[in-house]
Amino acid sequence: MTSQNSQPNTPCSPGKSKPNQCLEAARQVFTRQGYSAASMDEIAAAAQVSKATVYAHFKSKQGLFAAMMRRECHRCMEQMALPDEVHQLELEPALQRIAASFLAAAMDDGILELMRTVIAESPRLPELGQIFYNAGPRTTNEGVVAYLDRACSQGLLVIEDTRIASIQFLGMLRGDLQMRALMGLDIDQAEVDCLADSAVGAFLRAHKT
Amino acid sequence: MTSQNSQPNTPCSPGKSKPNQCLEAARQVFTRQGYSAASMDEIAAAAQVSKATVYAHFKSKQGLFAAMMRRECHRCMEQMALPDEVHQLELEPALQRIAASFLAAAMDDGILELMRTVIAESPRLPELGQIFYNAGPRTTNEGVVAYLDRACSQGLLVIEDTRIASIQFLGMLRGDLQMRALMGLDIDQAEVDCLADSAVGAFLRAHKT
DNA sequence: GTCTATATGAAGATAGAC
DNA sequence: GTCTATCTTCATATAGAC
Repeated sequence: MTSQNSQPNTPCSPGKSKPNQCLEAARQVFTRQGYSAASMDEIAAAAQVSKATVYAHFKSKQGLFAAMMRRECHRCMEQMALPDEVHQLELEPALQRIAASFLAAAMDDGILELMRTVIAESPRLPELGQIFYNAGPRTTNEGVVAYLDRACSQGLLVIEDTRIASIQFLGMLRGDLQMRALMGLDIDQAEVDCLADSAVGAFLRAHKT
Repeated sequence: MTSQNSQPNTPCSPGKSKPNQCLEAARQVFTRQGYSAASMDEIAAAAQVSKATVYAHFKSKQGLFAAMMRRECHRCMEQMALPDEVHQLELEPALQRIAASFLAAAMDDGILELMRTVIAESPRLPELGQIFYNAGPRTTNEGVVAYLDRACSQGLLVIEDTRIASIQFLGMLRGDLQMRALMGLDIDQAEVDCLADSAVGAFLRAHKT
C-alpha cells in the first residue's frame, strides 16, 4: 500500500512528474464535474497522489484550477492556428482547407470541454474569457484576415472589411453546430461537412470578383 | 423578527407567491454562482423565506434547479420567436428585421445567463441542452426557414437548401459575438449593428435572383 | 404552510512523521 | 517531497413546533 514510486528521483518522462499528474487529473475532474463540484480528494485520487502532495505543488483549489486552465489555453493556441500551406493553394481549395481546419478545432472534444469550462466559470473569473479568446478564436480570426487581405490584394476577392468578412465566414461555418455541441447534443459529422462545403460556396458568391 | 407575511392566505399577485419567490431567487443565485456553488441557504435568503419552506415546495436542490430551468426555457421560447410582421415587409427590410430581432435575443443578458447555465450543467444533465435548444434556437431557425421558403417561392431568392441557408445566415449574424458574450467579454453595440447590416448584404449577394 | 433548530456528511486545507 | 490523519467549516436535508 506504499507509493509505487519509492525512489525519490526516478528518471521519468516530464509528462509523469507529480505536478503534471496533478494538472492532468485536474483537467479531467474539473471539466467533468465543474469547478465547484470537483473535489480535491477526487483530483488527488485521479492523479494517484495524496491530497497533501497536490497542496504541496499548488497553493489552493483556485490556484490549481488557474494553472490548469492557463496550460490548456496554451495548448489550444497551437491547435487552433491555421495551417501554413493555405497560402500555396488556389482560392477555393484554400477556403476549403481553412474551413476544414477551423471546424476540426471547433468540434474537437478537448476544445469543447475547455470552452464549456471557460463559459461556466467566467462569471466568477472574468479574465478567463480574455485569456481563452486571445489564445484561440482571436488567433484563428487573425489568420483568416491575413489570408483574405492577401487574396484581395491579388484581386481574387472583393471585400470591404476583411475583419468582418472573416467573422462572418467563420460564423457561417460554425452555424449553430458549436452551440449544440457545447450543450451536449449529438452532432452528425455529415452535417458538419455539408455546412463547410456550403459555406465556402456562399462566401465565394458573396465576394468573388 | 417574524415573517412579514403573517396572514397565511394574503391575496397577492401570483408573482409573489412563495413558490414563485423561490423560483426567482433560484434563478438569480444559480445563474450567478453556478449550480454546485449555489447554496440553498443563499436561495432561501434571496427568496425571503426559510430554507424549510423551499424544501416544502421543492423536494431537493436538483428539483428546484430543474423546475427553475424549465420555467426559464419556456420564457425563452416566447422571447425568441420571430415577429409576425416580417411577412408584410419587402425582402431587404424583412431580413434586417429578422437580423435585429435575432441579435437582440442572442445578446440579451437574460438569455445569455440561461445559455451559460445550460452549457455549464449539460454534462451532468444531458436533457437540459435538448430542452433549451428546442425552446429557443430551434424555434428561431424554423421561423427563418419558413420565411426563406416563402421568399424563394415568390422568386425573390434562389436557395438550394433553406435549412442550411438559415443556419448560415444566423451564424453570420452571431459571428463570434455570442461566444465572446458568453465568456464575459465586453461587446460594443456598434459592432453588433455593423455585423447585422453587413450580414444582410452578404446574404443577399449570395442568394438574390 | 411556515418557521427555528439540528443531524449528518462532505470538502478545503494543514500538521507532523518519514 | 510525499504520505496519513485530522481540524474546521459549511451545505443538504429534516424534525418538530406553531
